[in-house]
Amino acid sequence: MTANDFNLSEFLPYKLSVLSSRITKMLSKVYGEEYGLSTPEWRVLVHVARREKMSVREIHDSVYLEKPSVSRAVAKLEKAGLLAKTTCDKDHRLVEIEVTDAGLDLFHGIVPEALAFEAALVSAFSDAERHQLHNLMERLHDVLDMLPNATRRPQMDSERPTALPNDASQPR
Amino acid sequence: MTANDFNLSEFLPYKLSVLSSRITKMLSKVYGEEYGLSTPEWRVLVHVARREKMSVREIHDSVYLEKPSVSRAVAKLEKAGLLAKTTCDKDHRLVEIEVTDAGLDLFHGIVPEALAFEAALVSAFSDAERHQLHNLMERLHDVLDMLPNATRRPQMDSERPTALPNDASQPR
DNA sequence: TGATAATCGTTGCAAGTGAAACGATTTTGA
DNA sequence: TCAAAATCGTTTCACTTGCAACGATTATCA
Repeated sequence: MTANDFNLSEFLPYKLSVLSSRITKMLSKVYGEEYGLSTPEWRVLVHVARREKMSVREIHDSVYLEKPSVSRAVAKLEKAGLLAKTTCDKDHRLVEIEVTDAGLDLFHGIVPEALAFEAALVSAFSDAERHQLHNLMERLHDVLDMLPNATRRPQMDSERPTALPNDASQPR
Repeated sequence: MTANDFNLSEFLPYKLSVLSSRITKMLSKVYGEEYGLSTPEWRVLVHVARREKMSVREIHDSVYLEKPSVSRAVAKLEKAGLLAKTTCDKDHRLVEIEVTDAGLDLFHGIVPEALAFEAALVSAFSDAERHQLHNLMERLHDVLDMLPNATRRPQMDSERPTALPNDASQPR
């Protein structure tokens, strides 16, 4: 019976989970030990840092984080002086979140380290292999999208208008 | 400045994490909603099901789970009648964990569904692409192993002697 | 216009997780 | 032989997470 041959360590969902966990754990040493950020905080900060003012929901839509996680991450980042929060004038339900100078400084310190880690990961890959990896991952997402009860997928970055790096005072 | 170009949605650790989370969430509907298992319980059950008696530490070494998670998963699975726990005669510190008939029944029901899900995931891949995916993942693990402060990697299945399938009364 | 529905961000709460500590047992080594 | 160290599985505790509910605000449309 085929069921008896089931081997967890060769099971793709498990393998992906283990690999992802190991990578996340290693990366978290960069933003965690050195900068005191949690994973949600890291994601929110780097996402907001290169954007215009954003609402919690917009971050929630763009980054793979639950709304409460975004809310709490933003609160902590604000307390740390890395983000600034204001209630929107046009719609008082919304908050406008933007990076501060201190947040941008931290961003500029942390991002090269994160990119170096990513570069180290794929250092042994050829360009073709890197492309292949991204292609295969993309196609796995496509399958998930087709499945019934498909779990939510964060918006692609290109689906939102890319804003200028934060210092510009933008007309509306 | 390169740091300003940082794009979270193209950052490999993030992409892997999102993909892995989506897949795990979909898979958990199989063993969760239908069979009432948590992820640690699912992993422990299917790992033990095709093995001889194992200790908590052996499961911890083989599966990517912390020792407390294994302990708690085993406790719940025992309470559910899916695993049996005995203190080892030779060494009273150890417990011998093995699957019960009920656990094996559940195993035989759940594994085909899990395999079907995995098959659906890679259904659009050629054999070469499947091999390529596993190869790329394996090489990412290799990089992680070389890194300083490398996080623990679970033992390969082949590094432990494969035990007989517990239910010998099932030819075919 | 006004009642209802929808949306926003936050909070409460239950469940899960990881690191450390613990008692029990075995191994080590003087 | 026996005290110290190591190992085992469990438990404790602080922390995180996801879901639902909430108050506040805005949108809908009869």
